[in-house]
Amino acid sequence: MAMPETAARTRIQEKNIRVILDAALEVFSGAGFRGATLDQIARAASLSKPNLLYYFKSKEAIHRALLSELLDTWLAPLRTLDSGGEPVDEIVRYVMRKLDMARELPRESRLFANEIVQGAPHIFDIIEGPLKALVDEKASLIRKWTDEGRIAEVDPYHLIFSIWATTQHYADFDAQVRGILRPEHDRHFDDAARFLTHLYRTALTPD
Amino acid sequence: MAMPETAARTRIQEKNIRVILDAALEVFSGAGFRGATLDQIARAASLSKPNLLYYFKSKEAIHRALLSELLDTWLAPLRTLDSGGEPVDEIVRYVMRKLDMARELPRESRLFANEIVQGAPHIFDIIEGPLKALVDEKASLIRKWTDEGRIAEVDPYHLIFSIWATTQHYADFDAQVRGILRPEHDRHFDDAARFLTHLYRTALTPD
DNA sequence: GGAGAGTTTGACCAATTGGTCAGGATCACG
DNA sequence: CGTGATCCTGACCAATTGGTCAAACTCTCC
Repeated sequence: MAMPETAARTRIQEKNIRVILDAALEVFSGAGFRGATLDQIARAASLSKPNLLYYFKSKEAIHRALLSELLDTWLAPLRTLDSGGEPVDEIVRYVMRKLDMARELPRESRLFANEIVQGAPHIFDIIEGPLKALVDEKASLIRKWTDEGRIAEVDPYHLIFSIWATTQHYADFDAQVRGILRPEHDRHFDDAARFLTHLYRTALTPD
Repeated sequence: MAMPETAARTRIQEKNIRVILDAALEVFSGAGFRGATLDQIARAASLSKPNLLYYFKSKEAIHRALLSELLDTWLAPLRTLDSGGEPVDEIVRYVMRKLDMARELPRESRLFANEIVQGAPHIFDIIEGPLKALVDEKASLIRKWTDEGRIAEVDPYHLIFSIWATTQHYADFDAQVRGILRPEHDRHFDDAARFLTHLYRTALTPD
């Protein structure tokens, strides 16, 4: 009845699990957990609903698998923030990487946005745990840079929040951005890159 | 059967409509349109479900009434951006007003955030219409300031987007902010104000 | 204090939703 | 090529959901 939990995966399992998670990303990111239905996911995956439930035992299980599959990808840019190199350049490079992700993985961004806006019911433990640990670590690094006078004196936590906010905005609030910047809707990522580079470079360069 | 559409409102209508919209704000902002149920709203309003539908003829009607009631409040700060006064101060003041709103009206912020993240299905016409018009107007004002050399050369649209993003972040992604800044969770708005003041003041002050 | 407007409710309904199940189809492999 | 494991489906189910309706209750105002 249910999929066997043996170690190795069949070719068919490999393919269908991938198809299901991609369909789930499409649907969950556009409607949130509660707004998404198994029928929608099944249709997007071109599978029958009972067949979905053969691979994942519940809607929650699909959601959980999706989030945990994407978490590493999503946090990778922050992990690469490194103590080597010029601090201002390092931070601006991080901003650019995050902006690239908003352009290339908007569904992933909206998946997390939906989850957090609604109180992060399924991932609050991740936020309080591994995410907080990672942010604490990088905040210390930034604090060291401010203490050494290599970047302007700013609160490292709020710096990180502002970078998340400004970059993910282009994925999460895409509908609003497009509604306002109607005509040339593809160059606007370049304009955003220029603006954010100026914003952070001038604000972080020590006097 | 349905509430009479006479011009004047009864004392009872006045009160119950207010109670319903407040309950709806609570529920919609926490769960999004699709995630919210009439039962939840009815419970939050301490009314029976059929009684809700006596005052509003559908779930959509409640949502619509709520959005249109809140729209003016929500856009008020941008409207006050004025050509009088020192440009940098004027923009920083706008940032502070938006940050105050994120602190004092987080439910309203999340209501719009939920709506936009999911593609703005109910308000896309407002975004393309009145909102775009207002933003275009204020973008012209900012452009004038950059042309006159009174603030640094930045793209006015992306400046506005970044202000929305950084300030609303504290309401919309509150769950994440709280998860990461665990201990002193009330002073963090002051820290945010200090950070954002520095960010925009240094980035906008002309060389 | 009574009549008509305005308000509230319990019972009900059809559609949707997440999930189950028995059995049939298909695949891998000796 | 057959047999056991894997894969897939139609039929079904209970719970939830948005919404209706007739009847009862309550308020207002003459």
